[in-house]
Amino acid sequence: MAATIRDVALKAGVSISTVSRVLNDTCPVADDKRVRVESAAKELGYTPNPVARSLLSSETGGIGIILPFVSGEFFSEFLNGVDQAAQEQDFFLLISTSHHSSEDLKKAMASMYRRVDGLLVMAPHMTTQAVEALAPDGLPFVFVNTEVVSDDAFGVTFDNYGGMYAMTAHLVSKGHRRIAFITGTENAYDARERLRGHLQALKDNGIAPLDELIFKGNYDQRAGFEACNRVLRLEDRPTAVMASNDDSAIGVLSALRQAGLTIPDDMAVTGFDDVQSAQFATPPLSSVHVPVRQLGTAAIDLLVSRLNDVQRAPQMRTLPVELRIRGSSK
Amino acid sequence: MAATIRDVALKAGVSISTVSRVLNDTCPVADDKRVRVESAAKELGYTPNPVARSLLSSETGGIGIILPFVSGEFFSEFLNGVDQAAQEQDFFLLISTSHHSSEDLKKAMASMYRRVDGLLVMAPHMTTQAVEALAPDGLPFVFVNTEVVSDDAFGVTFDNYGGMYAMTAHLVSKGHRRIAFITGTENAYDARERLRGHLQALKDNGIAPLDELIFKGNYDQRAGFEACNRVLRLEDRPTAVMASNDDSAIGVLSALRQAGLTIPDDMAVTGFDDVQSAQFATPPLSSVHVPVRQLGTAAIDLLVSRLNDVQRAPQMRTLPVELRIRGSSK
DNA sequence: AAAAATCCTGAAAAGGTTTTCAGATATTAC
DNA sequence: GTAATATCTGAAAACCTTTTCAGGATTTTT
Repeated sequence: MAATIRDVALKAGVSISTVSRVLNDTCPVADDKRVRVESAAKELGYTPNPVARSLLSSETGGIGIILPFVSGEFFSEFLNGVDQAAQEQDFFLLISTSHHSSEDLKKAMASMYRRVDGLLVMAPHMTTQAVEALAPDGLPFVFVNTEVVSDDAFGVTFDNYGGMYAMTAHLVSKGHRRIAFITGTENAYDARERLRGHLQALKDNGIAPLDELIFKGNYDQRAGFEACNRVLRLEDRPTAVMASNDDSAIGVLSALRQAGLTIPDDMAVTGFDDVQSAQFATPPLSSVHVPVRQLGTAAIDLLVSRLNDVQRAPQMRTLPVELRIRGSSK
Repeated sequence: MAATIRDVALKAGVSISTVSRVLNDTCPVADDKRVRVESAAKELGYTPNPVARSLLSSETGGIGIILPFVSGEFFSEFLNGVDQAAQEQDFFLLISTSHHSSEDLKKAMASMYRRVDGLLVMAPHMTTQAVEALAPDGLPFVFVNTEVVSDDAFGVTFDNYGGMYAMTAHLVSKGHRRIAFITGTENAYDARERLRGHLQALKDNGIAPLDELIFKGNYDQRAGFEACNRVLRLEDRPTAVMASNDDSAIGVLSALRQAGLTIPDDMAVTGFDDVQSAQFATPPLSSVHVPVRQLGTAAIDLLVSRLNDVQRAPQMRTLPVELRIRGSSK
């Protein structure tokens, strides 16, 4: 059995209060007792039981992360940022993924209740309000990449709309007029925003958006591949395909190459996210660079600052994105 | 403040013991009290405090996952499997990544002590014994993809050696004699095993391994790209490049294409892992399929069975891999 | 030298649950 | 009708800390 504070007290010949005081350095203690306690603790290999601690303080030192799913490079990179920031701030991380229905989400949040001090939630299929309604109360939130409807939410997101707007404008400036667009996951906030940016850019450039040029996707490579094959069956073939993320775009590249088309001459292609694969695609993929890792660190930092200061004013932060034009759309 | 068991007892007009008995269905309770307790609990929205529970039982319902780093599709997929299995078994997940030094690892394990019931450790740079030596005792382990030295370890791995052996044999059977090999992360268990499989297959086919054909990599795309450029500077150019994983192989494809070579005619290329990107590379990448998701579920299942049965005999499980030959090496 | 202040220390309560123990009530057996 | 059993219930201990409270010892002030 692991040593308890009582064992240390016994060995050092002092009361448990004194042990606690020495270990937490919370009150002055006579030097001789201090050293006796310290050596006793060391000899016994004593570590305070975090469970007992948090029963008393009702703080846990943990942060929960709730994600809709994890796939591809985007999430690895995001988790990287989250974990780094959490370690720096001395929080441990609980993680739970694959929440699509609000039932799932509710269950996940309930299972984290009192095991964490706060929650990082990515719920692209819901609004911040809807999520908060499901949560056990008193649990502070920070939202990532989630639609905000109230004005008192904490969150970090990035400029989905502006990024796709800029990329569309780029293609138009290269002379493209007939542009196919492959959407992301249906009903997802970021996917909607990206589509909205695209459509607005078309309009602002005097191009009428056409339904027949919008193709359903779901952010993965296979979906991009299949959607692109549908694009190629159009009578009047577009000169460019915009995918809603890099994974889809890689599927698009694959389909185009199989069809014997050259990129970007026969067809320009663009992605979104700028994961590492975009740079090493053939040809290198034009994409919208998203600071994914920073998205993770910023979210943790915001949550921690909220935990440390209950008065902290709500903040919605939108990280800027950046066009990275490469060979696939030159 | 959230309701406690005392509030429920008060409201139902019974003792807290009775409430506990009703909620855990642990002893017979008179029907009238039972319904009173149930409705009181419901009205107050009572949920037992898991902290208080685990202080008493010293069980947490949690599993810790310790990873060296997370990057690329491999880890997303692995986490997917882990999370799914954990949810099915009603465990929550603590995660901690980026542990390279044993100091890091020790700290991570210490911070999980008593917050989890068991640990899933992926430590390709260490042996199972070395990890166990750093751990607070009494914490059950399951190792993933880690070198085993003792015969009482629990773990799941996959056939790194055999996969690369088979892939090398495949290339030899296609007539390749001069094959460049790009290694994975230095000193990592899986990287060493893959190299070993490659070298053994060469020997078994009467080909002498050459040092000049082994190039240092680290599993990422850029490393593959750069290593491939070094390959291309060889006077006597190889006819094939084997990368230690798919990410590196994608970097290789990119470098070869930039150099104007056609694949597989000028140069065959192979990967390892068979992540989704392998299928959608151009040309589609020959790879060794690893059941990554299953790796995650198998590890959790093994750990849970160990937690449920202290007598459980140690088990090292090696999942089979499978050659997937595609256009890059035909 | 007495009073006041300072410093250190231990006992005990608190946090929320589960479980043991023993008591009370109701039921069965003779 | 009494004794023995079965059934249900509550009080209290236990899990391991931190923190409050009050007491004792020492030092400082007058």
